[in-house]
Amino acid sequence: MRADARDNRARIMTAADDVFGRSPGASTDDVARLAGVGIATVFRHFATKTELLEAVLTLRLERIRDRALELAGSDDPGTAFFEFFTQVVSESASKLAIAEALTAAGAAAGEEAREAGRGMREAFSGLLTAAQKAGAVRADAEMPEVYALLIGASRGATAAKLDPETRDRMLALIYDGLKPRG
Amino acid sequence: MRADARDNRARIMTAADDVFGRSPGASTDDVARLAGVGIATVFRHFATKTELLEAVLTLRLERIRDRALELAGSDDPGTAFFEFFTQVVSESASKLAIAEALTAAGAAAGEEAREAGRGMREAFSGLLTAAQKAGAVRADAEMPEVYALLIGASRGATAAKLDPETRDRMLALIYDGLKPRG
DNA sequence: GTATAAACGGAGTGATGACTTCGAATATAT
DNA sequence: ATATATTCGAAGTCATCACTCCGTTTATAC
Repeated sequence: MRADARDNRARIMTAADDVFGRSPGASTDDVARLAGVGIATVFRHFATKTELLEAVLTLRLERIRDRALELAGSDDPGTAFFEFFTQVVSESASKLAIAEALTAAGAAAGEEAREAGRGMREAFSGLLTAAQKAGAVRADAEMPEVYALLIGASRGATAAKLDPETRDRMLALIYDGLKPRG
Repeated sequence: MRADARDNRARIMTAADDVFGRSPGASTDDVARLAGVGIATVFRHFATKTELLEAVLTLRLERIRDRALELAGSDDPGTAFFEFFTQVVSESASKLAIAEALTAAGAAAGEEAREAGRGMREAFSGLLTAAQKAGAVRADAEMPEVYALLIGASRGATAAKLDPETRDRMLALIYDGLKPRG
């Protein structure tokens, strides 16, 4: 692959991440314009708009998964779990599309993105069970509902455009529900 | 207003509520077809698609507000609060779809819908303070974060397509965080 | 430096969907 | 029953967007 082609591909990905992050309904032309390339170039690298969206989504999911895996090495599983949770939520609040990305991952996404979503959930599940073994999270909370909480908190924070203080107060309420009964 | 016109208007509203509740991206033609009227009739009653969406959204918000006001009369404020919360979350799927359609249509909610939303929030706030006075909800939880939880739970349940059991388990976690510390 | 294969951009194309127009149909007043 | 004012629906218009074609440019191998 020629050097300029690789450059352009990277620029398109970055632009798409930015544009679709701001408004999911944006057009392919918008992406091309921001990337500073012609529209044909976008379609040469990504055969369809869906393919482009999937590539961006996959990248985001993998980034989140990597952070989870990184935190999994921590020697304080409780802190690791809550820190990850908080980080995902606050990132989604600033970057409007992350919540939608999470949804799309579970729902009708292509194989690549679905795989990335699976990896992310697995990493999160690992954090959860470790935190439970350490006694930081109640043992009767299971993955499906805890994951639902994560998505819900993310989407809620984004949709309601919460300021950081309110967001933290909301998270504090959620965490109190997740901690073992005193 | 002629009788057939009023009839059609009602049929269009019902059809729109149904169609947009199912898929936010639906076209005006879809609505007309389900309502059994021509497309021009839809536009005669609602000048733009946005206007139609707003009418439907407003109706839904008012219905929720009425439910809250109804429960406000209860002599068990704690139960009333949690029952309302649960009900909103389980019914949220279609309401959110409509709200999403509205934002997708470009226009943020217009004055009418915004007013309905305000009324709904006020009614919810009343339920909350009553439940707190009755000792069923911790006193240090304030409206913004509790409302954020409501939105988050709704959006999360919808986005993750939770089955009822998981949804209830998620709500149980949230409610544990909202109850006074044991 | 030149050849050539690869990549580029911008002007199309076709489909879709919001909205309009206008002649046909129908409810109500007389 | 008839007049007429109002409503109806099907066939348009126009803008937008995903995607393609093709002549031009540019990186790299020799």
